Amino acid sequence: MARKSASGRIGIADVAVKAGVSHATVSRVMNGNFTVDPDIAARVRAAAAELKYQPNPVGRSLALGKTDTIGIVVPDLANPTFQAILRGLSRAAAQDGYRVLIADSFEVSSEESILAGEARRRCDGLVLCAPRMSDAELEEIAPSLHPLVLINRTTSAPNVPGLVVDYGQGVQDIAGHLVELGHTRLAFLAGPPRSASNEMRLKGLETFRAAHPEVEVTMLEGGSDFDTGHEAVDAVLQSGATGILAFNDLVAMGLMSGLHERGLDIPGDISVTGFDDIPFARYTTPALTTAAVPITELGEQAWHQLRALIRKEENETPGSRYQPRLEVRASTGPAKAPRSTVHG
Amino acid sequence: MARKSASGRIGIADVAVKAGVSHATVSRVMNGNFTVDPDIAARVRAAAAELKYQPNPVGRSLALGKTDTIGIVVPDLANPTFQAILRGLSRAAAQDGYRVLIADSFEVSSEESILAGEARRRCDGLVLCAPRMSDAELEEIAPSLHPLVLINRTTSAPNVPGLVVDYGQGVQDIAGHLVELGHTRLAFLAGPPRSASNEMRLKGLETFRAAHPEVEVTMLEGGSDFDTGHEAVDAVLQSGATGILAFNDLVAMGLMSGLHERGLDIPGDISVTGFDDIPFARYTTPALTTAAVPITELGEQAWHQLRALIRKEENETPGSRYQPRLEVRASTGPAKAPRSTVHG
DNA sequence: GACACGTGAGAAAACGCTTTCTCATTCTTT
DNA sequence: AAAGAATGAGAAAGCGTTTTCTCACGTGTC
Repeated sequence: MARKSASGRIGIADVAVKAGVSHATVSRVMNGNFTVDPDIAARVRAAAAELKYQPNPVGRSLALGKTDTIGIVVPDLANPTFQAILRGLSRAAAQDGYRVLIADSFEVSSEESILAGEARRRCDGLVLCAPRMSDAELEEIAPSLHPLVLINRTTSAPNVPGLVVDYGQGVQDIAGHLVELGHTRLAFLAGPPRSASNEMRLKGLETFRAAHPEVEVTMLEGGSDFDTGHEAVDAVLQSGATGILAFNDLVAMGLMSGLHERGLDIPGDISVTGFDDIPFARYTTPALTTAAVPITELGEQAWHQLRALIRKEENETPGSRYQPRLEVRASTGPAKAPRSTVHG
Repeated sequence: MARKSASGRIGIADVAVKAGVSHATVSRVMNGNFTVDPDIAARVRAAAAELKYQPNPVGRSLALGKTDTIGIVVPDLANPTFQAILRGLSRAAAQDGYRVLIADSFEVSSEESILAGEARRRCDGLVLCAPRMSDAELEEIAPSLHPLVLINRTTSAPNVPGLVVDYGQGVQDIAGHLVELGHTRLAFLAGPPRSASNEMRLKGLETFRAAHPEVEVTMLEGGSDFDTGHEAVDAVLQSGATGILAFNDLVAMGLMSGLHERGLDIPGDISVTGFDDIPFARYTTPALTTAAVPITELGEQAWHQLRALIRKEENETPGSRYQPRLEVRASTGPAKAPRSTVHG
């Protein structure tokens, strides 16, 4: 009879009893070890099937020293970028039989390293998206998190590949596109101050400024979401710029929404660009000119790098750099005759 | 000296040696058991801190019979609805110290029950979003998945709460709104054929039809994403309807995009409605009239229900029903003089 | 027909932790 | 001052697997 073990769940012991063999033999059969007599193996399999036995993964994990699970730490699960990374990661990992444990830090970066540590201990490896964590802290915790893959960051700790999007090049491409359209007054609606990707954008803009001294580039404070863009309308108009580089698509959409409310025409009066090319970018009105980042692929690659690390293929952990692709849509157009600043 | 255990990681044994006590005592201290002499406890804590000891969660899980992790099965991580559920679930669970393991079934419903079983075995409970799974299959696997919470479904298996959005009422509200605006010819752009939530919508429309025999309601085949909506333009126009109920916001956005391309004015020529009120719905042009579903809250409630089950508070597992709230925006307007069908 | 050898399965250890059981010590109590 | 109660820590038994170790049995060889 299906004798339940104490826990109430069917365990390897129950199968062993039913098949009249030892635990060890059941384990061997379940793991495809061929040093078992075919007759006995069949008996074991029959018993397992009849009892609907399913090995307990926790026991397995303890014995094998691996969990077949990886973790991902994201600062905000509501952000389409991290959703896309998660999606790519999850899909790729699933193909190799791995699952994904998520840890949302909700932007509280003080908790990030603790969270990362906890997640890591439950998993075989970790993907870390922590754009606001200081370099020092990152470098300090990185070794204890190995195998570890970084998104949009790098660190000097050894064997920690970083998958980074070349945001610097991306903003230069966008700025160049606006200049080609005749814009000479641009404004950058910046992202969160400490964000690593924001700093890359700023560096890119510096390079751009150096190459185009004739173009005026105003820096405006911002953030990373809809509301940020929406609230920035006044600042944008006051800047007198005719070409606006928003930190990302979300901000751009918020900004466009605000500009529409003011009765302005895009791109007639003002051109707006985003960054990321989230799925909705092509469906805004007007469709948003942006820099497309192969973000789902990034998640996929994160898994491949992590897998190499888990398998101890330590030969190469190069990290990689992704080039955004300029996606020209309807939100950018020729500059009108230069507008003057709203006041002064 | 920090004697490494065989595995290379610092274990309870290392701390025990360093503090000159037994494993048991270290465990007691780490778990806040107060039957330990304060001096010894301090010594243990010091040793643990110096060694940076962190208990291995797998060992802990095995001993305690719980993982402090819950699983969620979703059919498609790219769908904003499931992203929102995941977000609400993750946040609520995190507040109680639980983590979330995700299992994306990628719409292959044949794998869903296996996936669910695997996820469940690694976790203390499961949230299942499986809109296309047959009732029979669901009922069969439900007991083995307990503690289990269902999203947008119910089952007759005992103690399986289902959190369901009243899509039927929602479409009736939307249809009613369109009729008030003077529309007499409506079309429903349906969702995936076997989807549970689609069926709820269809039922709601039946009720509506019965109450409004004067209104013509055309049923059109569809799906659940952008492209579905975009591709449905011809069918929609051929139907001659002036008020379109799209399966959800995504479909509505795709449809609006397609209608714009045809040069039609929304809502001047045709009114379009969505469902769900995803974050982007208010930023489309025109802003989308839709039925708002408190979907993040649904994820949150899923955790609360699951938590009650995990804690064996089996007193009540009621499930709950959520009423969508009609959100009238700019994509719906008064019906023009009845249009005739494009052909015939 | 004995001896080495290979094969296959059980016993037991290991994984890292929690917790019960047990016992030595100290504190009460009369 | 002696007996009983209370306290605190170590030994050991789990939790459910995998895997090494060990040994019995059957086969092949000379």
